[in-house]
Formats: sequence, structure tokens, C-alpha cells
Amino acid sequence: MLWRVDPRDPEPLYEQIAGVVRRALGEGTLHPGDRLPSGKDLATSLDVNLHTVLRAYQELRAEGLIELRRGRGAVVLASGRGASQLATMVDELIAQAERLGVSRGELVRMINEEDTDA
Amino acid sequence: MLWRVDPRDPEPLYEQIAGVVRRALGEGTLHPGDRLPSGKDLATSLDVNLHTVLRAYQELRAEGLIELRRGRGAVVLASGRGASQLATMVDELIAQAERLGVSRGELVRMINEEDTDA
DNA sequence: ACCTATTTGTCCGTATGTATG
DNA sequence: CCATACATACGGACAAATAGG
Repeated sequence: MLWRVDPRDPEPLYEQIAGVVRRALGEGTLHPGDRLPSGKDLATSLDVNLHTVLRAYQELRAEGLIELRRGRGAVVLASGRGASQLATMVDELIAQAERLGVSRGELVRMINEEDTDA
Repeated sequence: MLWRVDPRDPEPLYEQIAGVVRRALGEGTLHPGDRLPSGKDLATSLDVNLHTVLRAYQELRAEGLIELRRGRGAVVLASGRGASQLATMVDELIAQAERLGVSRGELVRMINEEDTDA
């Protein structure tokens, strides 16, 4: 994997690494079931610390993009799982909005007005 | 704060620390606006590493229980689940949707098609 | 069943950077 | 300018789960 990170970039290294993986997923370079490099291997190849890679992997796991287990490594999850997570998040959002007396129309307006360019 | 953690407990130290704070919130020992001890202070008093405390704090932040900022420390947020938390949920939903390549239009459609039972 | 290597998980320590007050 | 406090990154050590011989 010819991935790169830049220590001078203000963006944290672990975010850069997570970003590289996300991009590979988006571009179709990585597919569900594919195994990511071991933390040690990727750390060596990127010339960063093992912990920095593992932190990136754990972030990707929190996002539901990969599975991460001891002794086994990191495996790309099926995109369908991500979609179901999205549905769960939508459910929770609607439930919370209803508790607060916020209508769906207002919810939709919040979504359309949010500026999330990050 | 007479908090304790047990190194022999199989539960990770940072989870124990997060648990102590959660419990204090539930019992009403901590109130919105209260400031948590600095990472350094709590680490010293618990006899654990600074990172271990900060990791616990970051987990609590991810749960929306506290605010955590450089130079300022950790402050308990309004537990009443206010409108600001709804905005946070919207942000996270949009972020997740973008990662999955789901447009806002599709997001809106998901919301409008969801049943109201819950 | 055993042993070993691999791989992530946790924790510690240190150093440096950045935002806040 | 200076002290405080969290953020990132490095490194090392050991534990625990997994896979393979």
C-alpha cells in the first residue's frame, strides 16, 4: 500500500491515516472482507509509531467501517452494516426530537441548514 | 473527591474512571457546570497515569456528558439532553452519512419514511 | 493438547505542541 | 509573558485473544 502521511500537516497523523483508509474505501481500492495491514507493518511503512496507527484503526472501528480484534487484525466491514447503523442513528434522532417536541419538518430543516464542511 | 480505582479489576482503568464520573452524575454528586479535576490532579490522586484519566474524559465527552477543552479542563454538561445535543446528533448523523456516501436528500427521505411508532 | 508467533489492548513514561486564562 | 490543561506522538512493557504448526 503506497500510503503517505505528512508530519508537518496540522491534521493529526492518526486522522491522516484514518482518512487514507476512508478514501481507499470510497475509491473502491478496499473492499468488504479485505484485511488492513497490521499496525506494526503500517507503522513501519509510514514511519510512525504503532500506537498512532492503532488509534486510527480504533477510530475507524468506532465509525463502523472496520472490525478490529486482537490477534486477528483489521477487516473491512460490509457497507450494508454501515447503512443499518445509519438507520439506527436516524431512529435515535427522531426519538430524541420527539421527546423534545421537535417536528420532523424542523429536523429536516436542521439537516439542510447544517454546515458540515470539515 | 474520594474516588477509587482497582488495578486488579479486569475492567480497564479508564473505564473505571469514566464509570465513577457517570455514577457521580447519576447520584447527583456532580451537577451541570461543575468542573472535573484536572487530568494531572486526578491522575495523582488515583495513582494512575495522566493519559489514563484523559482517555476516560475523552470517552465521557464522546458520550456527550462533559465538555473538554485545552487549557480549560472538563466541565459537566447539562444532562437534560437539550436542543444542543440534538444538534450534535444531527452533526454526527450527517458526518456518518457523508462517510457512507449518503446524500442529505437521502437522509431526509429516510427521516420522512420512518414510522412514528417507537 | 501444546507451543509459538502475531496482533491488538492497556498502561506507563516522556516530550512537545496548542488553546485558555 | 506565563502558568495551566488538554492533544498528539513517541517509546517501552506486558497482557490477552487469535491463528497456525
